[in-house]
Amino acid sequence: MDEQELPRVLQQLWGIEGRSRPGPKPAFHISDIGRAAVKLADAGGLNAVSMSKVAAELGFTTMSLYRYVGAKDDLYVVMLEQAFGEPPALDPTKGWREQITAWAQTFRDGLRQHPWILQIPIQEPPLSPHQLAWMEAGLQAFDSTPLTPQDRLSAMLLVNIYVRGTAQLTANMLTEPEAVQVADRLYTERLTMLATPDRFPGIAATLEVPPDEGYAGDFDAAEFGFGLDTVLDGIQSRIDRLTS
Amino acid sequence: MDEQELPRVLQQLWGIEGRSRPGPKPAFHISDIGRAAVKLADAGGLNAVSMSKVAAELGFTTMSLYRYVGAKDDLYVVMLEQAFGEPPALDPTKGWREQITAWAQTFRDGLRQHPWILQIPIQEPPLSPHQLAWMEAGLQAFDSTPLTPQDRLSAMLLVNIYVRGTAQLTANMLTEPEAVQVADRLYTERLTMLATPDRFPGIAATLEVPPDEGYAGDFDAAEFGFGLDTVLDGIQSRIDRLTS
DNA sequence: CGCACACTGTGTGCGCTATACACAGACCAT
DNA sequence: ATGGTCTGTGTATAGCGCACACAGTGTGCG
Repeated sequence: MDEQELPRVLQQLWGIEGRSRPGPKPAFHISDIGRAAVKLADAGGLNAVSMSKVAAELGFTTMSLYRYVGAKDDLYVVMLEQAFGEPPALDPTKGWREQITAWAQTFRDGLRQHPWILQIPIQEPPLSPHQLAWMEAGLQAFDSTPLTPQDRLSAMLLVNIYVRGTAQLTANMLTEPEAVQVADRLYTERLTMLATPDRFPGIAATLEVPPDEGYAGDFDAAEFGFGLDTVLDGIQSRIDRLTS
Repeated sequence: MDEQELPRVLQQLWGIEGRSRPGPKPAFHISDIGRAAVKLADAGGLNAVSMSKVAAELGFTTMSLYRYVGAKDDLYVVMLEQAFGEPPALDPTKGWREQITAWAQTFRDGLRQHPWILQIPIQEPPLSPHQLAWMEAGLQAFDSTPLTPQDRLSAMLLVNIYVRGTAQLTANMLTEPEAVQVADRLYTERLTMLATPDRFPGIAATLEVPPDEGYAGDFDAAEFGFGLDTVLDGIQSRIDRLTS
């Protein structure tokens, strides 16, 4: 009930401003910090983001940031809020499957654009505006289904987890496709060397099938859709069990 | 082909020892470092693990560790190897579903015992012995299915991702169950406050159903199994499509 | 209207981190 | 025996998050 309980960062993100108070006006908004931090992270990964670098980007001193965020973790919250942006607008006339697929695709695109998101240690469940908006959008994809609210939550989380998980497999934070190819070939070579058929027959079988394309390492769009379909098939069968 | 290409840490983990050389004998093995680091991480989370603390735990100086691991990332590799241990022995006479469920359960137990695993930034695909053994065990669960090796890999990865993802939701690295309960109640309160039914009807619906049990926050065993079944249903339907 | 005080951004400094580098001693192949 | 190489150590550096004290700013209240 008590709104004061909300951490200050969340208050600011939700626009619950304490009205005019004595003292100098803040020189910028918390979202400016987020923008600068995201810019740095996009360019150089998450460890290119430090309080001093973000401050320098804004033209301020390091310590001034602490007037806006209580700690580094708060900065991460703001960065996530900034990076995610608004969720896609889903077409409620389409089927649930098409809607959640679009949602998942957009989510995936976001993670590819900001791979550092996956490096952020998750400390708390999401409470910021855009994060909740994404949750809401994902839940609404199931509006036309007979699933209970809890089932919808589980289904949405399942898709969420899938997207994050596959992105994590692919995100070596190597943005140049050449580097990815080299890393993949190197990995296949080493795996071939170590996973001998006698001790690791299953892995070896995976390796030997297409001798030249090999383990396609990079989890490309087709593979992503294929796995997603498997997940959605599972949700479908749960729906089927309800309607029968 | 060239075994020398393997990073030194992996060479040591695989027991590919360089034969006897001049100079003093190493005082300990790389696995001792792993053991000490895991002990620290279990006690105080991943940021309780630093080179100096691990060294102190072993009774050596900080810099001595760098004779064994090239950098901090190598330490993570050793820690993972140590923490995972041998995969469970699966009963090949059971069905694939039962086998992969047991695999997933053991994996989940491991993550609950070592929550810091989820905080380790994944830089490279797995190549260490235990990691490959876990992969192999997961693949072999599908031995009795008509799935292709690539499909088995996808299915195993899917289950792997699911376990990791759900563990991440639950792992606030709060080990005391009381703290988890408090955090959950606080989260539900805040969510109720912020996710108003007009703007977030889907989320609100999730919250209002069991007014006293609420969003059960903690992803308990039953919920885990329920979601896992959904994933397995998806795999099952892929199998069905092959056999029809 | 003016003053008090809360709030702003700044500067200094501490303890910690990873790790580069030089060095003294230990040991094995020769 | 001895040369060369590996061991663990000591010292040093650049960077990090953040605590704290401070000077100035501007608003609400008297």
